[in-house]
Amino acid sequence: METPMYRQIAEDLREQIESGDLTPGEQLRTEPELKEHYGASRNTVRDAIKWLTNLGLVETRAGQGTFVLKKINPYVTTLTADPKESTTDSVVGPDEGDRYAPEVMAQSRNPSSSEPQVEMQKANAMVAAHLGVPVGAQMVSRHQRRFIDGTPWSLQTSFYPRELVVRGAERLALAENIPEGVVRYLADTLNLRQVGYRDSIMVRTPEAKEAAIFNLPQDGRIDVFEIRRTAFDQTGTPIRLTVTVYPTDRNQFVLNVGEVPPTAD
Amino acid sequence: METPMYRQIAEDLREQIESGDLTPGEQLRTEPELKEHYGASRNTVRDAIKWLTNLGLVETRAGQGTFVLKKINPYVTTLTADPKESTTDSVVGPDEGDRYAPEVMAQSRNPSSSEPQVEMQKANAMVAAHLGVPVGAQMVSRHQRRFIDGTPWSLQTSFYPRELVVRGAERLALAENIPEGVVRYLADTLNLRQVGYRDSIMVRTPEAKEAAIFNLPQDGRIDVFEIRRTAFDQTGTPIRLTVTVYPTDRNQFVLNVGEVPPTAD
DNA sequence: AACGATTTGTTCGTATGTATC
DNA sequence: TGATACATACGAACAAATCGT
Repeated sequence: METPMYRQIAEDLREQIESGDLTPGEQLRTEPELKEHYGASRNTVRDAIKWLTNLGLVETRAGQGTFVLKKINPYVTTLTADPKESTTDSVVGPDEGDRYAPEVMAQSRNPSSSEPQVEMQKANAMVAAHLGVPVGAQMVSRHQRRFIDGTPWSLQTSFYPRELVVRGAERLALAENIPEGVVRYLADTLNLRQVGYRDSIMVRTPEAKEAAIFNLPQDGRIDVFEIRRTAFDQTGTPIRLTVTVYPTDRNQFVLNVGEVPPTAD
Repeated sequence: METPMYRQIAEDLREQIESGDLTPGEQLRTEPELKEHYGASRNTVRDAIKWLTNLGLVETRAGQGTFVLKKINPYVTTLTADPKESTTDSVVGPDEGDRYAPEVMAQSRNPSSSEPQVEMQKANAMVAAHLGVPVGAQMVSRHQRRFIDGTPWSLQTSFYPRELVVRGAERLALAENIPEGVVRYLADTLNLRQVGYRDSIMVRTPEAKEAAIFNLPQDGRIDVFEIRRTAFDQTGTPIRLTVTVYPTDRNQFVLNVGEVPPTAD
């Protein structure tokens, strides 16, 4: 047996999709029809459809049928600071605090975000490694969900050493927004200036909870970006770790290095 | 029927894996054994295993069994330029040309790369949009495969307007390496200085050919990063588009903005 | 090199459940 | 409510890959 039959059927359907013979959003023939057409059993047809599903080409809906997936218009997030927005004193990422809102609106989309959920936590190994604190150190975690046009877009959790609160940044520990942004707030209250940050970008399978929030299929078909931003003050000390999770199917990222002309679009 | 049986079986196995009861690399019980243990049919057991496979937790090997996946030690690529390496004249990404080799070796790994495959091509819509040239414009494409410790790591294709060759950068069109790096070469021959670049990062399902090169499963279980770098000269004109593809399961990316202390590790 | 035992992969048939219109 | 669609589950048989003898 050279190529299994379900792969041949999948390949045939794939070509119909990629050639544009089947257009995005269009419904495929039903399983009984395909079974008839290819002279295979229904289970074999289903195996072919499952294959296409894993490739991200089609989607099945119980009671309705199988449909060619539409490509999502991705939302673009810039990871590097806008030179015009940064001073020699501080460097602020464009997607930080409430500062992401202008970029969202610039793409003709409508941003919103949940109230921050603030907790006291002990640093786990990951947080400890990024912030250079011992495992178990007391941290303030601030968690927020962001939406674009009503659909869940990102989950963000920031970790700050609790020491910052003790030293006077008390609003960090309150479950309310800091409208001017945390970077500004820390500069004003503690003279802690964020002079740079390091982002680490990776991809992983979403946890069940994340999949539920983002309305992703539970089977791990769609992955998420995890971006960890470690921010540093003027002494080179890490002051913050922000972990943000974005579904890979509707997001992309941009970074600018050196002199770069503004985007045409 | 609340939760389907195959999901319950998958959940039970998942807990065994995440609790460390089943350790990475360890073999699961065989399908007949699981069938016996859970009192389900073999097909139902197989559905459970398929679910775990999609979640990236296990891997099946024909004739051998099902195994808990080991986490791969990811390879880290820096996307921003090292300030010490950049002059006011030109900005060079750390992963460009042969310059990626030092970073690879710094992680105690052994880099190698294939001879470049050079072609004359017409610009497709994607290339045209990034470089601001008309669709169908004549381009030089230079394609290369890179390996780390012998395993395929990235596929890179750069597009240059053929005009650059006409103006004197003849080595661009030759199927041989440019050891000093293309950025340097273009600066020397045409006084074209790369003063900045823009990277765009997205994730997609690999094409069949890419999956074969990277030894990824053909079923789209593992996605790839696609990073598009548009480089600009001192007049703000795009001079190059480089598209690099990396498997998401063994790569991560880092970018530094502002003043950032060197990594401890 | 050959063979058999074991393990997963493919394909069929069938029945019933659940979602949608 | 009925008809139609996909989802779940069982049983069975053979194919193909792997490993040890």
